[in-house]
Amino acid sequence: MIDILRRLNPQQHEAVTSPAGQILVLAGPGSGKTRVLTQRIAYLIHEQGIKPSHILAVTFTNKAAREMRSRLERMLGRGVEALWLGTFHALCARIMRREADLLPFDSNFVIMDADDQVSIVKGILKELNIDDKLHSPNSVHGRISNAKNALTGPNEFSARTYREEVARRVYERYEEVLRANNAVDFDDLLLWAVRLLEDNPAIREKYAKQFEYVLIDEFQDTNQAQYDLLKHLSSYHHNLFAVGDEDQSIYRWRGADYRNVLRFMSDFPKAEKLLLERNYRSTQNVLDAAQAVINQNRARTPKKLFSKRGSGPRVVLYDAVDDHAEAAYVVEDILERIAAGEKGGGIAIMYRTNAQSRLLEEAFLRTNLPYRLVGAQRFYGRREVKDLIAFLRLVHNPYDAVSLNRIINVPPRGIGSKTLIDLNLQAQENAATLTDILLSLGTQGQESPYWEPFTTRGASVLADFGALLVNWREFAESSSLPALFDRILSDTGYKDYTDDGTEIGEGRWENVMELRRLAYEFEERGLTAFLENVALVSDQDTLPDAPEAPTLLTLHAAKGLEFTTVYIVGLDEGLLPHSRSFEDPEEMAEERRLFYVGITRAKDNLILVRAGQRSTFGRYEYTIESRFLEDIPEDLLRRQGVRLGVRSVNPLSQPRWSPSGSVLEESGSKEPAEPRYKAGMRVIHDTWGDGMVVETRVLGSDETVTVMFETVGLKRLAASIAKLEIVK
DNA sequence: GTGGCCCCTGTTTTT
DNA sequence: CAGGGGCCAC
Repeated sequence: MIDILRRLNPQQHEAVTSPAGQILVLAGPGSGKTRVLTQRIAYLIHEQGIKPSHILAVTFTNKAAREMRSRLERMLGRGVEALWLGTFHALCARIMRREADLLPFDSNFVIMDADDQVSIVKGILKELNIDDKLHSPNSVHGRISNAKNALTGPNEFSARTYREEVARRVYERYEEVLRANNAVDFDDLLLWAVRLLEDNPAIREKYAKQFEYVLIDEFQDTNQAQYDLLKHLSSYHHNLFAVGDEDQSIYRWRGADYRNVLRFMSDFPKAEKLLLERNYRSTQNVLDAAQAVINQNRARTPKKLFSKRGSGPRVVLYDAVDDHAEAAYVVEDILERIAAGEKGGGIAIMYRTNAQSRLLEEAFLRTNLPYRLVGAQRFYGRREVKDLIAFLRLVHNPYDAVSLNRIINVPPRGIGSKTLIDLNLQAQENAATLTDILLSLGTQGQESPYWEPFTTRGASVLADFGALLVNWREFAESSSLPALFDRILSDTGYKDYTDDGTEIGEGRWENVMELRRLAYEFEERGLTAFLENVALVSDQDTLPDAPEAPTLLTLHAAKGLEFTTVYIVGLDEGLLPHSRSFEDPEEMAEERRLFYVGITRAKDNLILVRAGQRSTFGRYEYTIESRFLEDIPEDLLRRQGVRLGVRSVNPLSQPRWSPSGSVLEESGSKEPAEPRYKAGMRVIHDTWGDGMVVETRVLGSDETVTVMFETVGLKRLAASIAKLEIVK
């Protein structure tokens, strides 16, 4: 085994070897915080003789947990299976399955994914006769989720407005539905774990006694429930080691509160605070740019990032004509880098929204350059994948009505809306669940008390499906997961259903086969583990360890990673910062942190890219340069690309794709226009309604008008295209 | 009961 | 532009 403390700088060394107690390590990007965490665990086990089973370490992603475990095993030269290491959600699920006796569900509960959660809310809105236009399922669910993360139950839910009252009523019912389905949602994993520990002192003590040392990574992104969990789990030995960086807190919308970092110090007055400022990752230019961006935020612990890697190349700022040119530029630039010997695997392209990946993917496909897209959603969100998972979930937990509803008529087996209404009616009249009726029909057929009320046809199709379910459940008792998977495929004729011979159909079937491969991986661990894994995978978890090809990922997914070359695209107002953050300074500060996280992923090269116009909803609109770019000192930058003034032609008729922006020659020759608008003027736009002119500029033969609209915020328009009516 | 067509709406981020 | 829901014809 290698020397654990080798190659640590004095600050890192101090953190790794800190004595027992509460330690807060504030670590800038690239300062080796994951390393500190890993080595501290190794130190505790090897030097302090702590049993691995007495250590609890919480990471942000499953992937981070996996990597940490294998690194530890390499360092210590032995397995550390007993070490409690994983994400909050995975650890909570583990504790809850063990202690299910004390909870209002069985130990084989299912975990509802985001889609399931919203569709449950949607169903409840319908049931309660609430207009889902006024109260969108998404926003109602968001309120419920926020409440849960703040440990607020439906009874304590404040309902001062009608909107909140609606949310409260849905919340109440939502909980009933989950219980009836023997299900929990993501937030429940945390919520019920906290309740379990709070309501059962003996259980709390059991775990708190076990965990002599508790360690947590990415502490700035913990929410109330997670914070409480940490306090409970460390309430006996009081050894809590937290590592984090306020500047990298990017999950506020999920209830995370970077002020937990401050709370830590006030809750544990004897806590020791350590700072890691030496950056081992980036060049000084990258760090200076990052620093310039983040310094605009208040309420943070000032840190001075420094690097000994030299200043490095300047940050490139590329101004593309439009979003197609943006993607084309990025891919061409990457081709050049690769031709010059750079490794594709060290390159990443980051963006604010997933939708932005599409044009980039298309550009990659055109050049035949391979790429990697990070995103679990891409696979697990597929209809065919969700279908198969629903079958498996139903076998695992037949009371999972969400899954049942999903696949009761998939592939079509004659159970249409009429039969479903009858089925629901029967369930209601007999105070039974749909599953009870199906299983009864499936085992007893015509002898079943439920046979009579249905039409003959209805009863028989339901009985057939019930019989399938019964058989699968029996089969699952004695057979392996892959066998069950194949049995379901053949019993349902799923291949014929998905694979219609078209390319798309084949793609769908390939996805099914990919899931099947995954099922094989879980042959030993079984169905429960498989489903839990499927429910808890994150986007980051899908990132290959050593990708050969450039990686496309969201800024959120980039947290904790590093690349030689980083492109951040879409540096336009409305995208980064996202328009949803315009009204709330807290949200704006978070957008800034998100940008900061992106910048600090870069080791050597940072390329910032924006597009002068961009299609949203299929329509082209002019964009305004991101406000964050103004914060980066000019002497760190190298500006490239085409500054698009304004063209007097319809942007829709422009060529879509052009190599490095040779398009723009056409302005200039026409005579300048007279300005018609001026700042302060009130105007009306066909689509966006009332607005006020903020700025106007004459460029070439046209005039660019920047207008603040009441409905959609800032827009930049070409006067010749947008019909702006002036209000006196 | 199913499948196809048309209209509408809506884009953050994800454990 | 695209995915979902509603409506209509078989």
